Amino acid sequence: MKTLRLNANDRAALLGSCFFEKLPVAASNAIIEDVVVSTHEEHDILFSHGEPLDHVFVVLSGLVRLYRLGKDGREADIAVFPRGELFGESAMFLGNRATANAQAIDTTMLARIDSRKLRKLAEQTPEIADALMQLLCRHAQMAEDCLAEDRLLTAPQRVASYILGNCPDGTLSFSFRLPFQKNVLAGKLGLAPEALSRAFSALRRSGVTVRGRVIEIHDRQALERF
Amino acid sequence: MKTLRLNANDRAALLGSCFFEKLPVAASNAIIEDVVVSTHEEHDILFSHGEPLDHVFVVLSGLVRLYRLGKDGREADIAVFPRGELFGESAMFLGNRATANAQAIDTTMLARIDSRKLRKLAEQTPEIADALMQLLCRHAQMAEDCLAEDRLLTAPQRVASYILGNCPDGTLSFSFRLPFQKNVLAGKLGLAPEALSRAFSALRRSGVTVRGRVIEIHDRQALERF
DNA sequence: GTCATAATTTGATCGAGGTCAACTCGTGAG
DNA sequence: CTCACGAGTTGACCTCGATCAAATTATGAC
Repeated sequence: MKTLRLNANDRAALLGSCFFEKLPVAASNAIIEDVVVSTHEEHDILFSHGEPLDHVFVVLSGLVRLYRLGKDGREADIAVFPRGELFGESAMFLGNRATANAQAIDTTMLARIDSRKLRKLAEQTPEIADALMQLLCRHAQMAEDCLAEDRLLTAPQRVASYILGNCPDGTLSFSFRLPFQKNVLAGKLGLAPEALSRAFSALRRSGVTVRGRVIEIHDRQALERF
Repeated sequence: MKTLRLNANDRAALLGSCFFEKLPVAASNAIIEDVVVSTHEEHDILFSHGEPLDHVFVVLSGLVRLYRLGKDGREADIAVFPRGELFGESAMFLGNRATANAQAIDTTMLARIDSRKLRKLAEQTPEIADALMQLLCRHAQMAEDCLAEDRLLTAPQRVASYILGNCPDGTLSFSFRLPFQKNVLAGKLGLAPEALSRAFSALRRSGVTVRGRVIEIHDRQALERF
């Protein structure tokens, strides 16, 4: 891991991210003031469950996986964060200890925000507090969505749901590129890679074509009914 | 559903709850000011997914279940809230629409807090914002814990984990009473009632005795190893 | 292009847990 | 006391998805 100062490019990435975009400029600048940037290789561990943690992170580029470990060493993904996402915020409110493990899935650049400082700023600036609350809510929702999907849907249905989540509302047919390896998607959906593969081939019958990372949908309706 | 004003008794229950206990008195009073109380019978629906919702709730007595519906009508529990818990807060930050269904599991009394007002107070009072953020974090953690347990543990292991979560740290043997029907516990753990029953009988071999709602643990270690 | 390696798919097998049906038990109404 | 009902348990069966092994297809290094 190498750490650097924030350059103009990173700065733009940071300010364009979902957390910052709605904040007043002054508030953003206050937060960003002494942010540092760290770079990580694929597979690098960013932090481990239970470890002291006094930053929150924003993904400037690359991809980060949040997961828990079972007693037997098996891993369960909690979330995957693409460019622009803020993560690690729960430690800030729960004793400054990581509540999960985080790993770079790819060559990744992170902005590190001092969590004590962010918390202090949130106290002084209602807009920041509000943005944080919205973020926390979104993350809670993501986890609840996952939980409900795990419990209610079969593997092909979860994959269909994921695809539809990436498909704009109006269209009937549509195509997009997976933002990561199938490997990672499998983890995110709580499936073994083999199960994901089989799910895709089950969906082929409902008009889904998979060529490498490119997914094509020919009949949105059929997918919704699945 | 009948609605009433807050009496002295309710007031005490409310102020003793986890959300309020750390707040300064002035802040609590401001929030409570025009709270109303509603009473509900077992099985009453409190709100439904997607419905407009402009209150947050505190359980004064009874029990509330938060769940999502599958396309086929099956239900997946997200959380169960006992007396003293605040819930329904995510609607406040996500367009004032319920993000799940809520049902009384028992005869239940709720305090209803106007969410617009609470949000406004949070803007003016850092302590309230902070308490809200902690609450949101805790709820996010609960969901993530559930998700990880669902993915990493078998049914008997999840039950063991639940029991251990109700068992003080030091003790070797211990006994407690389930705060609700096994039915409800099964839902909370994402199990069919039959599976819960079988899980209990699997744990019998590790020193767990079940008589009605009373659970007895004779060997904490064995349970942890399970 | 050619090879080595990693990613993905396919096949075969197995176990966890859901579902349905039957049975037991405890509890409250009368 | 007796009955009826609902909660909980047990048995039988079956489906989904995990796992292991093997085949196949990218992908990058050279």
